[in-house]
Amino acid sequence: MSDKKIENNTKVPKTRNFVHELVEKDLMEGRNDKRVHTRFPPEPNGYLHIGHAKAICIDFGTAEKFGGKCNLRFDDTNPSKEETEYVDSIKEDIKWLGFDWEDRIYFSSDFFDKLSDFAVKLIKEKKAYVDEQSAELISKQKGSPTRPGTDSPFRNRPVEESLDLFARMKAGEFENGAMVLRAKIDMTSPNMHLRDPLMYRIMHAEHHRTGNKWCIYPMYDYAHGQCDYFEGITHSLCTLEFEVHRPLYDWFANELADTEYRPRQIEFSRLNLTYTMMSKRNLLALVEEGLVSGWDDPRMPTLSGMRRRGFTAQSIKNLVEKVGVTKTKGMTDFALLEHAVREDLNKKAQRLMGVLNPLKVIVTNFPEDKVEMVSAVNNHEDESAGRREVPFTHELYIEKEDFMEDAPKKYFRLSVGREVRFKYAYFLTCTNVIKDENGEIIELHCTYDPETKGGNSPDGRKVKGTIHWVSATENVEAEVRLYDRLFNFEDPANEKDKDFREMLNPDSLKVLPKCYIEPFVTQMKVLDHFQLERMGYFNIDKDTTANKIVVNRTLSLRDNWAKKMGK
RNA sequence: UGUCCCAUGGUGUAAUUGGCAACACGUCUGUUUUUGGUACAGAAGAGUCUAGGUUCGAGCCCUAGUGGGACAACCA
Repeated sequence: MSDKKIENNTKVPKTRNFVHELVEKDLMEGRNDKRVHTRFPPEPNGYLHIGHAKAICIDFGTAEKFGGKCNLRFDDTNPSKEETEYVDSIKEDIKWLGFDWEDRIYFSSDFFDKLSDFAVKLIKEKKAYVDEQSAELISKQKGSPTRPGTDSPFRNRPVEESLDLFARMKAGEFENGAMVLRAKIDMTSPNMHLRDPLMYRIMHAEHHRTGNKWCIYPMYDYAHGQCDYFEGITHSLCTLEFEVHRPLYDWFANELADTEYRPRQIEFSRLNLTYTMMSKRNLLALVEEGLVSGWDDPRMPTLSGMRRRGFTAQSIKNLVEKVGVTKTKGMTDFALLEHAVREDLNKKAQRLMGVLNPLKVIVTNFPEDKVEMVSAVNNHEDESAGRREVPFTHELYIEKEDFMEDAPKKYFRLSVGREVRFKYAYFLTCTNVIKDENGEIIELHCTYDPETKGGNSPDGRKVKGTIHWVSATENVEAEVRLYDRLFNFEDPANEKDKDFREMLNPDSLKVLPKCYIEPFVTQMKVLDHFQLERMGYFNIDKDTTANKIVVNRTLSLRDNWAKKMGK
């Protein structure tokens, strides 16, 4: 009753995309008993990256939208590249993103027997044959996209022969590459994938799940669609490069099906991010060559890297939502991701004060042995986060860049003779600059106004600037790691004549070994997010030990001042 | 000498065929501010790749062209 009213009066912008429209149409037409069942099918040969996150959101999200289910399926048909380590990391990353496959976890290898049986059926129907030619010859006979292929001499061999050879392939009688099983379709098709595609190859290799049980393994085109079928998938969502595979997908499905049910492949465009390289091959090389510290290096576009860096699962999901689902190839600005992260963290992050590039300040009129606690707000965006106490002492640290000797009048920070607010504490005025023999500033002398405790003056006096600070005696030392883009090129994958190693940004990691953070930071656990006021969002790195805190800067705050100065 | 896919501000997307195009990011102004953050207010920026066609009317439909992309792994 009132529900309808709400529906009519509130404009809830439905997030609809072309995939949803196609699914809706299928539902209206009553296809597949009006079921919606999707799957996320990673190959366990690497860590998931932000591009996979898009697919995960679309696969699980589409199912959720239509009250359906989404399976997790490991597409493990090539034992030479796949490992259990990857299976584990993939599961962890999907969970972290907040999706749940419940008990529906599958492996293509679960279906090896069924796949093999179905292959035998196709042989018997004269729709598949064993080809004993070399890979080179087969490839040559396939022709080119503009020239038709020619038939293999084995194409029309007797069924019995193929049956026998396939059985012996399976039994391990032949060496790798000795022969393959091919589907008999059309060597002159304008679609290369229909020119008698390979279904099985011989590969004597240990599989991470089936061990040495098999020495023939199904190819992607043969395995994928059939696994979709076995799992009851209705909508097989994948990226654009599989578009040309769809006729083959449908061909196999029609051969296998004995009911009206048909899975359907729908393709969408991948996610590309500026200054980011998404190819698994190159990511693997970065890891193996030690160009980064591992798959979870905070500069990596992997989900584990981004998680370690401090990006939140919510922000990644929000990014995917903002980017949308289309078939147009695009390049998403990294700034959109940054915005999503800041938007999320701004609401959630505990505020702390910390100094990255310390400059000592002596408060000459503050007692040397006194520790005065001042009250600070934990999160201005969240009243319920409460307040905490921060120690103020005779010696403090401020940020080097918060002091300037000959400051322009638009500079709102500390300078000789100027008064600024030390956030949550007092107004301080700089009286003296102490330099070493090289003229380097090593220390500032300031006086504080005891009347301004908390950061306001009873006489209504205003100050233009507010800066953060940390006690030089009551603090926690930390190593802070600052990150910048890993690549210097906006679209590294598109620089065909450059090796990706040449495109690496030499300044992508900057380590500040000695930073000072207020004592409250000790309450933070690994991966906990916080904001160092004015300096950005940070989290605790897993390299943290009992006697050394290591902190990552996830992202700086937006900085209009720096922008202005940069001009 | 092929088949298929795509084409809307800088970027990513939106627009039951019918009010010379909306939103987000980014950019720029201003207001507020104990973060030069946030929030708020506002501005600039496209006439929808091109040419035809259908229509009273086209970003949406049709045709051709142009540009970009995918396809010739015993990878997925």
